Amino acid sequence: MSELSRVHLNALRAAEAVGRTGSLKGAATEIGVTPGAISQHLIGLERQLGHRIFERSATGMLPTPFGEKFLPQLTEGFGYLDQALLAARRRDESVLTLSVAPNFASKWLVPRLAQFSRLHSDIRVRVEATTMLVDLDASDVDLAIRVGNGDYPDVAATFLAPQQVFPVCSPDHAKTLKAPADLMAVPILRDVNSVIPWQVWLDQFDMKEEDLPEGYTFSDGALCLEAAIAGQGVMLAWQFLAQDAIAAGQLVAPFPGCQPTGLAYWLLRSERRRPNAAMTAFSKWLRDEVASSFPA
Amino acid sequence: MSELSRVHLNALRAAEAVGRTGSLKGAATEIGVTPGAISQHLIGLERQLGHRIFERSATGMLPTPFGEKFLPQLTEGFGYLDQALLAARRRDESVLTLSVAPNFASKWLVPRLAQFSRLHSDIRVRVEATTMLVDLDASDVDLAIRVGNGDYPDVAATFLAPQQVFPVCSPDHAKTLKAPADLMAVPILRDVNSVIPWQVWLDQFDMKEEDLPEGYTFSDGALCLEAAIAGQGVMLAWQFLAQDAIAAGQLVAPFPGCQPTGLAYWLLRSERRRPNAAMTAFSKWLRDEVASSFPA
DNA sequence: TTCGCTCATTCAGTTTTTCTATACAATGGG
DNA sequence: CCCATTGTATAGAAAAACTGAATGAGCGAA
Repeated sequence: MSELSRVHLNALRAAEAVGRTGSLKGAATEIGVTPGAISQHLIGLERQLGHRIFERSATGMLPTPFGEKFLPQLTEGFGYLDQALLAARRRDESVLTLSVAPNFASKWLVPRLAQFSRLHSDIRVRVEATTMLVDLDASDVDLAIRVGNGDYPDVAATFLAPQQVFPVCSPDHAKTLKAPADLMAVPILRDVNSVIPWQVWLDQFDMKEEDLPEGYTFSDGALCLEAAIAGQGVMLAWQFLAQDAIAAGQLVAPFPGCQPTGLAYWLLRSERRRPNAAMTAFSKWLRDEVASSFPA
Repeated sequence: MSELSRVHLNALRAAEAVGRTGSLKGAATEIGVTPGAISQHLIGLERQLGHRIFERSATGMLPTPFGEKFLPQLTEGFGYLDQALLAARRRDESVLTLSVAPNFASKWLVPRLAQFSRLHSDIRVRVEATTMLVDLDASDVDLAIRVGNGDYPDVAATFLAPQQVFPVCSPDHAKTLKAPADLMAVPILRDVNSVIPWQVWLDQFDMKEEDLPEGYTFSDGALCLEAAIAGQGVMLAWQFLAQDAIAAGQLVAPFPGCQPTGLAYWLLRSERRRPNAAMTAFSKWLRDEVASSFPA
């Protein structure tokens, strides 16, 4: 591709458009600049090539014999590029790509997706479970669900629900837990990677995290949850993680009330892309689902 | 070609080069910029397309599934453009294109070209006889021969000979011309388009152009020459125009001595193009030919 | 593991390119 | 003959591209 370095690509494009439309004005309109700009490109290109490409006349630009051979090749080449871009732009509207945290996906979203698919059988959903928030502009993710403080620059964020935490354990364990102070007597399940320390919940009872007993430590909230279900201790859970296990009777929340963490769940989409039908449908379904899960 | 307006062509080229070389550094080297520049192009392009094209790793850039489909099309498209430029650049080295004034061509150059062709039978010469000096960078003219003061910006100019003027007439007429004052008694042939007035030659004899007799007026020096040969008067000729007619005995210069016009003949070529073998051969032949025509 | 290496990315500042706006020149049709 | 249209020239403004240095992330060897 060495030859390409010797000319300006935009000048090639200008020449191609002039050749096809037959005039500077036509090319200028197509490319979206003034005829003067096209003229300059053309003159520069002819100088760099050492060939006249067009014969000038008052009625328009007529290709020289050299131009006759040169221009069709440009048209061919730019045609390929245009096709490539066309294909790239044509997203598959029937596929909705979601980016969510792995635990949110497995413990809350995926069990409910079947219902969404019943309502919208034409939309194929693809879930990308990743820890990091992807770049909604650069990736092909349509929507993301994330926990945060709502400060997402250049992203359209819709509030879903406040994040709240509360202890959960197996029904057996719950029998021994009448008051928060009883936590001192049971194994505590800890998630080392959690951003929410027990202290957030303990504060309301003037308790200290250091005073809590030992217990198992896991690298992941889902593992904590499994341990809690298995009756191995008490974990600090949040609503989306524990909701289904509680509904199924596998877990109970021994103490009433939830503690807000100050963070919230947000539905995110690119500010620069217009939502398509699938995105709109999912947004609506999700908000309804959240609302019925956690009535205000 | 509407899609092409939505992205930067240079970014496409950067992506193509990265896809082919597998790394920013490789692409940067090929295009001749820093890796940082390529990186920025790539990020911008991915944002504009809404697709990741490459998976980043410490070892290099690996195309995503989307990139796998996208990049080959770019390579194809740019390949066409590169081919077009390659063909454009490959001038036909066996053809030497000269741009000269029509009279210089017909009266001096063309009669001598046969000799050049005998010496260089592999070089096909094409003579473009035009009045205007063409743009040596933009046209496919290899060499030009022009009269001027040597001030040719951005052009490599080689001095050939000073331009000199002198009266010529048929041998019959010459018999009546013993001294410059005798001009007052013969018809004067004038070239209305000539840039060299009679006055230039008359000055040395303190004569005035207005005092010269009437005679025929022509729109071209070659027509004057024909009239002079036909014995219709005296014309103010210059060496390249009259040389062959004088050598053939058709014309004579009744007065000894030539008058410099202040201008000269120059061999011109583009400063930006390296001369090829044909150009070099012609330059040498031309200078020899001029030297033997007008020994210093 | 820790160091050193190679990558890619980011950022601010600068250079280069590109574009616009305007005036001008040439041409051909009404 | 005039007028509309088209290409060209130029200067200044806007946008893009590029650099160079700092940063961070992954990999392999000591």
